[in-house]
Amino acid sequence: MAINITLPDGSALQLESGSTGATAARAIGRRLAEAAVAIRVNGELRDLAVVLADGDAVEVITADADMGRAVLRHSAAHVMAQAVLDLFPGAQYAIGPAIEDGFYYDFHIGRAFTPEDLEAIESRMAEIVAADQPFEREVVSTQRALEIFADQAFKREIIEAVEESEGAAGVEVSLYRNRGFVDLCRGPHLPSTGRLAAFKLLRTAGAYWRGDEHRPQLQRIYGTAWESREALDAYLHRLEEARRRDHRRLGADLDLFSFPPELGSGLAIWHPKGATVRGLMEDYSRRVHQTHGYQLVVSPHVARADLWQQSGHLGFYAETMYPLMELDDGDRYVLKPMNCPFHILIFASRGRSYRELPMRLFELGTVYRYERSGVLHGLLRARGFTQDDSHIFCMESQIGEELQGLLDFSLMVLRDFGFEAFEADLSTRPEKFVGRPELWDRATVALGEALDRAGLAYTVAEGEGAFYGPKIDLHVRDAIGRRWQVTTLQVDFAQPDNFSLEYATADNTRERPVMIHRALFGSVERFLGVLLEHYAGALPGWLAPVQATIVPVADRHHGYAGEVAGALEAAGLRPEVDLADDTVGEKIRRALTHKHPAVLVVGDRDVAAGTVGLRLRGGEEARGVALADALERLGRECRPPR
RNA sequence: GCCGGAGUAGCUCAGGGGUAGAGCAGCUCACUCGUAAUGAGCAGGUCGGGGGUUCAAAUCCCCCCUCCGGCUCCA
Repeated sequence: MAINITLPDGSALQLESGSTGATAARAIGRRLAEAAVAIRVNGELRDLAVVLADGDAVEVITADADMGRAVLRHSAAHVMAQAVLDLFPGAQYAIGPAIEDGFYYDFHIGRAFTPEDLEAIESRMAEIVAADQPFEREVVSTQRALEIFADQAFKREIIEAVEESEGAAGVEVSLYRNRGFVDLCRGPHLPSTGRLAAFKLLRTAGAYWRGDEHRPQLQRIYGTAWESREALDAYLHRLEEARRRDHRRLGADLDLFSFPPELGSGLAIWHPKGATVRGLMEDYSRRVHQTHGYQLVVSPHVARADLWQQSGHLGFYAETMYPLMELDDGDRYVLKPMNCPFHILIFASRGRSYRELPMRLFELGTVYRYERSGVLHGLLRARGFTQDDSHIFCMESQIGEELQGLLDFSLMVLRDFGFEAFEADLSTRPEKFVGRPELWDRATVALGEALDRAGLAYTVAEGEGAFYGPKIDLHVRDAIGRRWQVTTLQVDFAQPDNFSLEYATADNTRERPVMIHRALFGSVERFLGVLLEHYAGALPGWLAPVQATIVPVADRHHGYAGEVAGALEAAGLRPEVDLADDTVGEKIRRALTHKHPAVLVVGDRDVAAGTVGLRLRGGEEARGVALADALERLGRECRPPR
């Protein structure tokens, strides 16, 4: 008896009846069989040991494919759990999935793991890998599974959840066994532990069971696994590269900002160079908003508690707000965590006509949020930060067009700062919500259409929206492929109600406007942090705090260096003259390590000829460049995007 | 907030019961130099803060603060 299977290229392959995925891989090629870790049968990822049926569409998955790596990492998680159970008898094990770039497993051993524990676990894992134990799949009833995991409370909870979701007891679950170790698991897995070529345990962390902070905290071990030693090394190198780009380190090295403990957690002070950069970002932001239909507004940092009561913040957001300030006369004030109530008050300050809509108010508004101490992370998560915040008041009928325009505007801004790859999340109506469902649906559809028309890939986060409206989050990919959330476009059906906002229609009736919140950078601080990591500190010319260092070869060239600096300044550039008592090489090195875009060396020949030695970022170097040419060239390098 | 790790000179780090060390940065002097580190000298720290143990604490113990890695939360 023979069966026929189809391969991804459409070709057919005849195999003996009873053939497995592994057989199929071998039939296609020896090297493929060696690299194979799993197989996709009719779209479903399965073990290589799966028995194929006549007519199956089959795709062999290798270890260097994303799906293959996930299998590899999942198996690595099993091996790690096996090692932990070997070394810590009585350990409880919870869940251990593959994640981006690695895997983790959560355990309860009655204490935390130490670095020595990790080494021991890693050694034990190496032994298990060397033993090349086969992974064997087994399907059992949930009753049987509950017996097998009688002393594993977390596993029992998972099994019970399976029964519940299936609506009946007695359904089946799959297990994977390899020599003495058994885990509840959907699979698939590697054929055997010996296929784990390269792995490393990275760190431990506390993690709540089921991600719920009211439930027990488990000990999580993170690890990474790759298809080869080379791939693992490349990954570890990538981690090192990420560390090198850490904006907190760059902020100190480049003298941009600092977080002195005296100030308080999560609060930055901006040194002259850092203030220059953020000033440039803010100038750009104000400029493009003014030329794209926005009106600039300004609001104070504190406001009466009553305002925050009316906006609902004291009800829903109080935890994240700095505590109330009580004044002598009993009046209570709050430091602002958001700008929206102020913009609403501006809208409400007089009667509004449909002719004024959409009304787009923009502010670089500094807000303060009392974030939980454990979440703070440099500029990326601070307690005081400045939002490039806008609130748009429009008619229901304008939502679609407005969102489209907003998205285009957002992408223009992000591209201006050098980002090229974008991804979006569309968060839809949650179970608890305010507003009319059909309005929600229309807005959600409008958000989706805007994304489609902009050609943006997006994932729908079903039910993840805030109770007051759907939203789009935009993410950028940085130079080393990391994903950062920046822009948020949030539709709001609640605030106009809270403040009874209205406008006069063409028929002279009153209608309630819809509000859209949006921040493009997210926050100026956060966005600058992302930029620093993206550019590894080497900001584009127009954002560099110092655009050119002028290096006099000897003391007698100081005068001419000053003249050159004057010429640059007159051309609107930001030069710095290095008058230090150091060699030329040392001054060059200093300028380069400070990531300045250009170095201008001036010596005897330049003084005589009115030239400079021009060295640009990226290694381009020329001697005897006429000052006018150098100015022209620098002007080009440092021109703002608009 | 929770779990773990760490705080020694401006930065990176060594020292681990017997009155504090290096490199870089800083300052001074010499050198006046053509594209990634010139040399010498000087100065710099109640070892994060408080309490305790001890004849003696940077070192051991307790509490607090800050930072780092996660969890949860989020711009």
